Amino acid sequence: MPSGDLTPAELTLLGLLVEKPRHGYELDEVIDARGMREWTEIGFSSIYYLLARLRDRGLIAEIEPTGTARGRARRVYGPTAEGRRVCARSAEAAVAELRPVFPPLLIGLANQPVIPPDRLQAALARRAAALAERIAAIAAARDAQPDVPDFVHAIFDYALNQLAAEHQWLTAYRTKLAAPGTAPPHHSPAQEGRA
Amino acid sequence: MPSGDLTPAELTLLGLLVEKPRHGYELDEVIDARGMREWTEIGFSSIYYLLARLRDRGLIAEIEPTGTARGRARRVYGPTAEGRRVCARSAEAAVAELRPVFPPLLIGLANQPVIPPDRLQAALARRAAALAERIAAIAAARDAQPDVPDFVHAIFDYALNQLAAEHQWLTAYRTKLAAPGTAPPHHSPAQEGRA
DNA sequence: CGCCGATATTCTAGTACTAGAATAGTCTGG
DNA sequence: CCAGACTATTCTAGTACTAGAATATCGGCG
Repeated sequence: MPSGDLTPAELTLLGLLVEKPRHGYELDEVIDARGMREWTEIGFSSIYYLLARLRDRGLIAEIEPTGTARGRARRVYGPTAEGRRVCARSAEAAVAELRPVFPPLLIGLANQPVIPPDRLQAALARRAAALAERIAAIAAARDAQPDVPDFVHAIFDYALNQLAAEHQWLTAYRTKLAAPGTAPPHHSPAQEGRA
Repeated sequence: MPSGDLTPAELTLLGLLVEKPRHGYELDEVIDARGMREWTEIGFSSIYYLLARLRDRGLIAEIEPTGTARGRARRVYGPTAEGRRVCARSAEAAVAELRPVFPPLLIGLANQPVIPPDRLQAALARRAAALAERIAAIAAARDAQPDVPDFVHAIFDYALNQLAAEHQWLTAYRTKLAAPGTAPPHHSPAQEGRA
């Protein structure tokens, strides 16, 4: 990780702080409230860790706690001038940069021959079902977002688009596998390395 | 990582070894030769590390080096019976399991307001260009694969499908952003946390 | 022989991340 | 004024992964 660049997780938090200064716990709540767990890999346990890193890099700074805290005192962070600059630059780069696609599905597909054909069919069927379910869930979530800026819909739309495309591909592939002449090869257990 | 499950990287290597026993260096070559860097995250420096892990878990075992090696002696690994079982089970799971989609693009999109509108447009344009280029490259790679089993094409087709869908979405989104009434909000620098 | 280039593996020293437990303060009810 | 619930942060002890340098071995060539 070149030190000049932000990881996706760092950019997410920094962006949230540019929007409005917040404290760690609150970040976790916002991430949940906006359904961001769908497009973000941030777990609760990393938030403070990431915050510390951003702070050490001088991209965010602690702000004097305003008003009375309920419960333990909070550390409220806001972006520094440098933080704002880096956030804008990184967001721009994230939008432009293309990354390889490697979902586990591809790895599974690459290992088709070791899966008994009927089990492969079943697994693909389960995937299709999960996909349909998820598409419905995201579509619902998109319309249920109450107080988020409009452009957030674009994110849901993107996810929906990718999922829908996968569903199409899956359907076509399942049909192809089911076709008579096209039985895929299947490796039955053969020789093995000495234990 | 629950110890019963393989990471995508581990599954990839294990699958290659189930196909045919190989040594570390050879794995690297095969991954390259098949264009697997597109759908795999395995760097050269992790191969021996992963191999050691698989070996320690009893999924692969060293096989007596056959014939004469050129250069330093090789350690050739093949799958154990357990390894074959786990490979099949994991491949099946990988095919069925749906994972959240979170490419950096989404994070960038979530931070749209901090990007000056003209730069956002430019970044999206660069993405579109990169996408077109990549689609062409993968299409070419798919047809250029010489000695790989047929089902490998399915993998390229999947990648192509996702990329094409993204391209469509991108085009639509760019048009929408360019439309007159739809100027996105843009946060200009405001107050900042104390340095 | 002694060195080079190719092949192949191992080692060193990190970075990034994570789960979950521990801690700390503040508020409420009894 | 103390027990417990709630809010919030920090600490501990790991796992997974990576880059790149170091090492080992063989064959060939001058």
